[in-house]
Amino acid sequence: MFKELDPLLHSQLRLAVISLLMSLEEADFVFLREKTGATAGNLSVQLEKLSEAGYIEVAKSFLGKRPRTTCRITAQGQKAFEEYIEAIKGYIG
Amino acid sequence: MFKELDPLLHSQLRLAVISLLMSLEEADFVFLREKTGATAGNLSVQLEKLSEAGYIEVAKSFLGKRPRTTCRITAQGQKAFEEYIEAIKGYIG
DNA sequence: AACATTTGGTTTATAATATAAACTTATTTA
DNA sequence: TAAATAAGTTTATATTATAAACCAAATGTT
Repeated sequence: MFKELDPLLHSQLRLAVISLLMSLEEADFVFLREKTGATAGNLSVQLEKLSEAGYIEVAKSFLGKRPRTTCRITAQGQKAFEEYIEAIKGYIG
Repeated sequence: MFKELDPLLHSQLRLAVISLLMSLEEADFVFLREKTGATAGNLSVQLEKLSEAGYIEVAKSFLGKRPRTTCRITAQGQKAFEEYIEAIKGYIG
């Protein structure tokens, strides 16, 4: 009846990030920070967790002289998100 | 775009409890423990939180000689649950 | 040139949370 | 009478989420 809710996704900020990345080829740090309204510190930590889990890929490069952190979702991340949706539906009917 | 997810409901066990109580007139402690698979300790703590928030009402009585804890959702709890559903839909599309 | 401010983050500290383990009190059962 | 079960509660611990503090480089200001 109640499936496990993947704790990596059952977090407001990480869920928002994954949700954004599902519909975007890629998104950079500043974009994610603005869209989610998170603080940079919090976002940094949560991106790191998603990255460690293999749910997203994080690439660091430069745009001109400024650093740029770009994220994209992995196949594993997509699968996890889809499973999360199925699971939470069991709770919200 | 991303609404706040009520932290009281954005918890696997509390969400399961509320979900059950939405479709039941009332439910007792043992029933909730079995349906959710939670430990008694965890359930006790989470029921207390939901109760403090005014999302559920907890009544303690006796069934024969054994104690019996019965829960039912309040109007406030129903409203919070419905709002939670709307909010999470913003994340899962 | 020198100083302050902004940008794009990371690291660290703290407060809140979820959870299980340990405990309590009373009741059956052997 | 002793052991086991029932129905919880309290306490301890480990994990989390989050913001505050920090850092390095670039840009703007006097």
